[in-house]
Amino acid sequence: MTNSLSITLDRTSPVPLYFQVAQQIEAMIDAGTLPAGHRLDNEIQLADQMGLSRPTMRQAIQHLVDKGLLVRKRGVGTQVVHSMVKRSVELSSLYDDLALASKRPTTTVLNMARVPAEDDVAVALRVPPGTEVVHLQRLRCAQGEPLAIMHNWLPDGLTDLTVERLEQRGLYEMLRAAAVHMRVANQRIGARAATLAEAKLLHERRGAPLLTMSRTTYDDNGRAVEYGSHVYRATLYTFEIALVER
Amino acid sequence: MTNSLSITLDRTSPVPLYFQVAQQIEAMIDAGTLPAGHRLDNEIQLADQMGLSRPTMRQAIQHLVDKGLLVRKRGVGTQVVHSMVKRSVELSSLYDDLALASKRPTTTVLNMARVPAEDDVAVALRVPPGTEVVHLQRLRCAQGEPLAIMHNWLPDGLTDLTVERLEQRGLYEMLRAAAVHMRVANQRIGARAATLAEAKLLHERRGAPLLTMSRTTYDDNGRAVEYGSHVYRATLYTFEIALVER
DNA sequence: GACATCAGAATGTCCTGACAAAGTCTTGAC
DNA sequence: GTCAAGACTTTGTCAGGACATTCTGATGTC
Repeated sequence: MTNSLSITLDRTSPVPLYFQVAQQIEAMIDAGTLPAGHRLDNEIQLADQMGLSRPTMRQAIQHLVDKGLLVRKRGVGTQVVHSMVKRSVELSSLYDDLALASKRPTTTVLNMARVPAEDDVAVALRVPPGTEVVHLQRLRCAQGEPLAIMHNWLPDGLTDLTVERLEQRGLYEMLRAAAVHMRVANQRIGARAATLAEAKLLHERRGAPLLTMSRTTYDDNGRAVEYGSHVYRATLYTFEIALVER
Repeated sequence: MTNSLSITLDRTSPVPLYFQVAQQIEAMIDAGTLPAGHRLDNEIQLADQMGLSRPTMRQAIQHLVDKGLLVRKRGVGTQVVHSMVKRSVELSSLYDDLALASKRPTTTVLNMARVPAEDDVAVALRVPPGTEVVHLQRLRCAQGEPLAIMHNWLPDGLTDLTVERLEQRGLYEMLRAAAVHMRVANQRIGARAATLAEAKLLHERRGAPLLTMSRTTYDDNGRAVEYGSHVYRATLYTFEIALVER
């Protein structure tokens, strides 16, 4: 039961020790080496086994608790969560998600232009109405089938967008490459019926149910760096969210 | 700029010190005493001001960073997040959410029975197919308008459900009162068209877009304690989610 | 046999101390 | 005037220790 974890630490690495530990434990959970319900040794023993202090070991465990992979109970111990919880929705883009799931995502840029901000966009980006912003409209496909229509608005001058790179990399990767540090986002998920134009693009019938998601993303200065308003084919896409009570 | 926070600590209280600090800072942010963008003193000064150690002060700040209220940058400092981010989706029920928003929620129990678990329910609750489980069907209204049809399945013997209390309190409050410690949940949000029966109950037309949410909730032993499959009127309900990059 | 009490085990909280890394700003050289 | 190097500030990481709180299980009593 109290399996001594085989974890190797590299103290010369710039990667924090607690993170090295967390990553390797996560890998073992994914691989099934640590099955659901498995009880870990107590923090002090674990720390001793790896030659770490208890706070560092705690930090590693806490990281995985926050991720929803482990559960701690005072007086009892730490257990691997008994569920195949999907990774929680993270600050990632649809492109990243699809690429990870190896769904062969492709993107077509339908529109890219500088436009004056409409009221809703201006509110979301916290700029005066009418300010010039960059507007993007893209069609995202997975495995050849159209999946989503994506509208994005960005403050002007944030980064140089090119059609080629957008189609090859996705918006979020471009922003990250431009040293934009996205920190918090506010998502709203809803549903509505497809308009005729949307239906044509998505190979659906008019009135077909679509999943809608609008999101405003802020960087670490609190500046809004992106506002997106997307629709997804409900038959092909769902959002998965893991919730952890702390 | 570097405003000395007026925070009172009660060291005799069972409430952890870091939590007392976090709560009071949060209250000041909500009240506007700490406006968006305000820079806090550095951790060491704050800790000194309150007579705390730096780790405790850090824990308080970290708590608020996780909640998306503060942002830290190494070499720079800690700032109040510059956005009116809604509180993130938490392990709460629709009833709680509505009650909080004072939307006068009402519930009608349409069905309550012990039934053998169908395959999908059995998988979600991790019981053998055919096991007796409690099934609930409820209609949730807000301000007199029908809002959602909710199907729930619970393992048998978890708690004594009564129609009256379900209609007055909501399922989650009953579970909490029965000492069920809900810890993690797995949500899936999608959309589909309303069936005829659903349309009638919800005062919508057949084929109208509905928001769907299915959720499995686990307690701190990893046992599945509830599986729910709900549909919401897309015109009346959306999910709000706040994401914080750590 | 059922229930209360107590010891043990594990995490939760809090402390002090130290060094590393990253960002900002000033200083200085060219 | 511009750019780079270095000082300074601030958070990030890590160590080791102490006591509190909570849960489990065993012990003992009625």
